[in-house]
Amino acid sequence: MLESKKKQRRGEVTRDKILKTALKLFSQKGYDKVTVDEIVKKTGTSKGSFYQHFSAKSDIFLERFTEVDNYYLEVFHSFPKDMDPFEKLFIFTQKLLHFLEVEMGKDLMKVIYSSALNSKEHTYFLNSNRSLFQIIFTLLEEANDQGSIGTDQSVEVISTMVTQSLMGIIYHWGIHDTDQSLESLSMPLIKTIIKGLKMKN
Amino acid sequence: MLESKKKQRRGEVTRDKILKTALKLFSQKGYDKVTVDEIVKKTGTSKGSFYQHFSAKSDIFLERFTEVDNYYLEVFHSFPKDMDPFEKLFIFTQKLLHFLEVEMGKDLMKVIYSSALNSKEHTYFLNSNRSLFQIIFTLLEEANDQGSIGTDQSVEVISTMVTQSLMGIIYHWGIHDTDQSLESLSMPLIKTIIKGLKMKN
DNA sequence: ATTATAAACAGACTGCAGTCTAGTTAACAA
DNA sequence: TTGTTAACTAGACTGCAGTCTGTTTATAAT
Repeated sequence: MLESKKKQRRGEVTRDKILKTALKLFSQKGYDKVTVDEIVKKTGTSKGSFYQHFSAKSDIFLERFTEVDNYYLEVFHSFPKDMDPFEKLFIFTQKLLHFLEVEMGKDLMKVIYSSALNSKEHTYFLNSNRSLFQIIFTLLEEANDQGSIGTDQSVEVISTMVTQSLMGIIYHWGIHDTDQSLESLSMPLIKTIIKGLKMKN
Repeated sequence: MLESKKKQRRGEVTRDKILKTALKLFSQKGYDKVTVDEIVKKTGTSKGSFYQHFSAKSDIFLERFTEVDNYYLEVFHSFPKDMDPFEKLFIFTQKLLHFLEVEMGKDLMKVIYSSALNSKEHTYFLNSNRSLFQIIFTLLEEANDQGSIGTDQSVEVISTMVTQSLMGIIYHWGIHDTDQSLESLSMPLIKTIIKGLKMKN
């Protein structure tokens, strides 16, 4: 591919090889059946290199998770101006959950959710949540401006509610063995909340 | 203490010493600052004993978590017959969350939530969820029988929604550093869901 | 050219949860 | 009593993530 950039840090190549190899192995055998030693051996590198480029084994999943942000924004911007904000919110959550299930997969999501509980830095997941939070916030603010929200809670508080729900839906799906899609598992709750929010008094 | 029971398996004593010591250490230094080796050393026992009585380090927390079930039932049975089912549900969730925060603590809850994601056996948490689910189910069934539920979803599905929400609230609280109580963090969502459930159409 | 410096890399090493093997003790059975 | 069995205990060992201590290589500075 178009190289000859300028310096072409050789490290990027290594990093990339590790990433690709690891992801392939994870998808073949499952995250915790793969060891870092196996990854570096298959890649022809070393632990030193691995930890030069990633700060933990789970970082590789965190890396993939990066795509989520772009997807969020893409969906967010795809809505027609005049669409009902609650409909936007509903569709947004459905697409989001579909994306997480199909593109990320349960194994990855479990690792993300688990590492957020265990590490104290887990920069990425929390950041990502922050940007998710902001999109939700924006949508709800819009709904609020149109007077569609029948409660006196702040938009901030309502956004938190929606975030909590999404996390609960994903977590619940993560710990249960089920064939139902994440989307279909989420619908009742999301719909109920939206109903509850619309309701006056 | 009144011994001289009959056989008094000596193992029970060891198990108990380990449990007490471990819990004390956990509360002093935090779960992951304490090693199993430290526990057994302080207890004057051995790894062999530890794993004879517990199948993992996190089992010690799982053990404490057992109390939750009793508390669930206690609260559940404490309600006057004629109380509104939704009010029961609301109070139930609030007491439950209060209990988890105050009696169990965030450290413990994080371990529980994390180990449910990682192990494949985690018998207890899922069991406990099942009994939580059943209480919720019973309350919602009661509401449904009284015609207070304005949706055509099955009680099963609605119970799942409530469970998802509770998990989301707890998980969200687990990964965020906040001074707000779990109860107060939960209120908006729980109230909104109840509102959404009551609403006709 | 020569040296300085910092990224990239190698792999030995550490820390810790959990396993395994072998030994000990307590109960009961013959 | 002696043998049998099974719970209990000990602690050495394994597996694996993550660290540490170099060594190599590229680039920039003199």
